[in-house]
Parts: sequence; C-alpha cells; structure tokens
Amino acid sequence: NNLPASRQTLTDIAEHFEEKNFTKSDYFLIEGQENNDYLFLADGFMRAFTFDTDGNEVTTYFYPKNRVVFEASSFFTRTISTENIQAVTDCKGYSITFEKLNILFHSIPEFREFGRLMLVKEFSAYKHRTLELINKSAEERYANLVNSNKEIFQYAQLKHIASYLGMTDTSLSRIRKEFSKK
Amino acid sequence: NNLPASRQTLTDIAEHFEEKNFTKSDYFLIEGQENNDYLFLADGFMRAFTFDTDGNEVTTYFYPKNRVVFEASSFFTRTISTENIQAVTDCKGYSITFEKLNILFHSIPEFREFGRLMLVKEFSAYKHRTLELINKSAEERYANLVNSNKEIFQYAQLKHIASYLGMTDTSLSRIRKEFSKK
DNA sequence: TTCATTTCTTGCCATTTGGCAAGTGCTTTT
DNA sequence: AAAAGCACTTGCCAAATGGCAAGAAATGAA
Repeated sequence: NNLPASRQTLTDIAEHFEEKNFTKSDYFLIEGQENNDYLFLADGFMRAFTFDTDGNEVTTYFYPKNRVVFEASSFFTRTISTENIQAVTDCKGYSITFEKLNILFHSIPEFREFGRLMLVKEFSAYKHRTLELINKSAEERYANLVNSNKEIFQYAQLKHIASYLGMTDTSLSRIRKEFSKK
Repeated sequence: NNLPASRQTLTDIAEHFEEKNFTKSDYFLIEGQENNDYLFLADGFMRAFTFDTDGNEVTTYFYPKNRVVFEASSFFTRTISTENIQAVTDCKGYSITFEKLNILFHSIPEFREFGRLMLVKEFSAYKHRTLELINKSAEERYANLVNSNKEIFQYAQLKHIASYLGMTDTSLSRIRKEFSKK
C-alpha cells in the first residue's frame, strides 16, 4: 500500500466501483464499441488484441491480476475502440464508468495523479516493447519475456504470445525448442 | 482553435510559458537527466532517440512544429530519462516547468484535459507504430510514413528515419530506390 | 472412452532483411 | 581549391524469419 492517499480516501474511491465477473473468453471490450468502463482486475488474466489490415489477429497486451484494464484512447477520448479485450481465464474485477471516474478525478487530486501514473507507466512499457521489436532478435525478445513475465506463459496461448512478440507461432515454437535444449 | 477554453483562460496559461530557442543539434533533453520542461514547439523540428543495449542509436520520435515536446515518463514520474531529444533544425518554443504546469493542471480543469489528451494521442500513435512493426514489411512501413508524414523526410536524416522505421539505413536506401523507379 | 477440434511442432524451402565494405557525392574546413 | 568528413548508395553474400502443409499432442464434446 504505497498509494499517496488516506484510508478514508481509498474507501471513498472504492465505494464507486462495482464488482464484475467474466467467464473465460468473455469480452470486456469489443472493437467498434466505446470503452466505458475502467476495470481493476482482482483475479484472472486478460488480453487485448486487434486485427491488422490483412485480417490477422495481433495480441497487443496482457493483463495479469491486480492491474487496471482499459483502452486509454477510447476511454479518455470517448471514441470507438480498435482493440478487443477478452478474458483468458475466468476473471473477477471492480469497474467504474467514465463519468464516475471523471468526477473522482476532479474531486480527488491524489487519485488523479494515480490515474496519470497508470497511463504513463503503461506508455513507458509500450515504448520499451517497441524498442525491442526494432533491435532485438526474436530469440532475445522471447528470452526477455520469459524472464520478466513468466505468468503470461502460464495463461496465454502460444500463438497469442507469438503475435505479441512480433513473430509467427512457427518461429516461437522453434525458439522454444532451442531453449529447451539448454 | 478548438480548445475547450476561453480566450482569457488561454491568456492565463500562456503567461506561465517562457520563450526558448535552440540552434541546430542543441539538446532539449539528455539521457540521465530529469525532463523538467514541457515545451510547445512553435517552429523547427526535433527528434528523440535512445541507445539500445548494443550501443546503437535508435530514433524513437519526430516532433514537427506546433507539437508538444517532452518525455512523458521522466516528466511525470520525476525520474531520469533514457531518451535524448535534440533539435534537428533551429527551433523556437515556449516552455513551462513541471511545478508550474502542475499548478495549472490543478487549477484549470480544461488544461488538465488538454494535457491528458496530448498524452493519450501520443500513446495511440505509438501503438499504431508498434503494430506496423509487427505485421507490415519494411517497404509498407516506408510507404505509410511517406504518405502520412512527408515533413519528416524534409528535415530528418535517412539513417534516423531508418531506425525509426525499424530497419537499417541500407535497407531504407534500397527501398527508396525501388520506389523511385515507380 | 472415443471422436472431433484446436493448438503446437516440425521439415522443407522461399523471402526478407541485414552486414560489410567499397564507392559516390555532398558539405565543411583549412 | 584540396582535403577531410559525413551521408547515402550499391554489390555480394549470410542470417533470420516466414509460409505452407503434415503430423503430433492436447483439449473439449458426445
């Protein structure tokens, strides 16, 4: 608990969230729709994906538990989403609507800061991933993900991990074979 | 002028900015330092770059005029930057410090919204670029950049554009040759 | 359990992209 | 103007990754 807020403030915030449950393969967000909910994922695992111009599915993000799940662009600019977010396992979370969240943002500066930090942190992680795509080999990207994010391999399908890593499932399979030898 | 703010508010905001000038190849931000200024680039062209773990320079962003220049992660979380931001041409801009900007954010909700939108928009652009790296060929990425961002080719060096596009300068050169034939 | 479906692996070969080094041309310095 | 430096191009070949299709393994349904 290193939030810069009092227990009372946290309670005030928590009151506005409502419990939401998802069963495996339910959608939290479907492309073409507006992302109206901001979800704290208490338990389970989700992934975001989109389709490229050739119709191929690309996984863009994985959400482990205790993280916030939403598509920043659609949520904050009130536009339709180009991404889908789907439950990979059964999930439990607590969600709040855009309107309510905005009221909280306006009235509780610490929470506003918290929201901004979430966004910046996610952005930063994205930058890091982009950099890896540019100058790390497929094998290095795999190694880094294994070392930094083991839980992904626990829940996600390999083909989804492959597109997240920017390689084909065939290549991922071969790379894993190499690694298992060592 | 589609800002959701009155002329008076805009004047209030503008008062807190101070003019800054950069001559070609000056640095706005150097890695290892904290990004303390938020800069509105009125004229000129800048680029952001970083070094990968093998010591290769990678251009991560281009800033045309009339855009905001800063490294979100370092600026908002008050940590040292891993990126450099350098003037590609002579530049003129208006900057404000983190402290002052925060005061404005706290006191002017519309400006706060504006700041959030800038961040979200940049994030969104980054996502798009990452997606291209994953499933577009080097040639398609080049074509898209030429069509959407001609001004980059007007100011930036080809080797910087190459690393931004996630390819070597050799490949970019070959791709450009192909294109010139058509 | 058995059958059907989906996921993952593997072999073979094609394509894309990179590495290096030499060469060309432009720009800056002296 | 000559020399030096930098940016860019190009030829040759190597390495990385992909495409496809068949098979193996795992999962889910009946």
